[in-house]
Amino acid sequence: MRIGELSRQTGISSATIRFYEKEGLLEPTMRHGNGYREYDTDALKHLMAIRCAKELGFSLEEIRQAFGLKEEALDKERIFDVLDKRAEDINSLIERLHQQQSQIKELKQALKATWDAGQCLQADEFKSLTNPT
Amino acid sequence: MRIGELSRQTGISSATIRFYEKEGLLEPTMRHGNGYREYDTDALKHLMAIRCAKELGFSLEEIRQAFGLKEEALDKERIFDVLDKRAEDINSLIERLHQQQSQIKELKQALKATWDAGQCLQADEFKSLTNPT
DNA sequence: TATAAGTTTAAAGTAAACTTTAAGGTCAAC
DNA sequence: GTTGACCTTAAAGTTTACTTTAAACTTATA
Repeated sequence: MRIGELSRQTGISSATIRFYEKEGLLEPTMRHGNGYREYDTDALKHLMAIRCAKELGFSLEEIRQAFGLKEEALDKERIFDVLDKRAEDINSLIERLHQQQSQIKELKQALKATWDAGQCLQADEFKSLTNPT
Repeated sequence: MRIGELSRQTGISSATIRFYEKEGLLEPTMRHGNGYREYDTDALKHLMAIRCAKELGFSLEEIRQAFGLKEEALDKERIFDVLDKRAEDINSLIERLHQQQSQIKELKQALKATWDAGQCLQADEFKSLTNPT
């Protein structure tokens, strides 16, 4: 598919997709003779993963490091390093996401307790139960 | 405590705390005669709740609406909805990341087999490696 | 053939969330 | 009484992440 179709299917503007490419986050599968970008379904999934991570508050820099593109020499020794580093990055990302899940769960419980007690929610009650100081 | 102490205890700069105040996110408990801001432990907890929400990817505008100072409806249902959606998004990203981990593992094994057979790594094999779906 | 819809690039513009700068006032200690 | 660490404000500057603009090229349809 071309950039317009990819834009339609993801809800991300063509300009933004080109911007992501400039920032090293994703590349078209190929270029047509006329210079048009061509994308396959892998690129579509990749772009959706980027959007997902972005919605969760990750910066483009963090996303680029976790699953962006990189020009690397086709060097046997370095390829395993790249793979291992990617696996490591994904692990720390997963760990951070699990922490966020716990935080959300705790926030919900704190909220529910307040609600059930028929009280007015105070902002400081949000964190006081999850992070005693 | 004054702004410097609050800054030290939260790791948020005095300039940022003043910025948050200007944006309607938090206010000092009182002002001294000399104009200095004075904060109590409630303000400290409030600021930590703001930081917590920020780490979860909420914008200052969302935070201001949820527990800012300007009197807006503190809609608990809406906060629950937002938290639930975020938890869902995090789950789908975690799932995606686990798939990437499996793929990396498979690719490593496949590549090792290729190298053990004394073959050369082809460019497209590397591309699928650096561009996981 | 020309009109429209889609694509290309580089570059300028925008909004959010700070961060820094400038010019000064406060206050305990030496 | 001056040094230095603290505080004040307004305003300008910075970074991130786009968004818009401008000028031009491609291709299908009328």
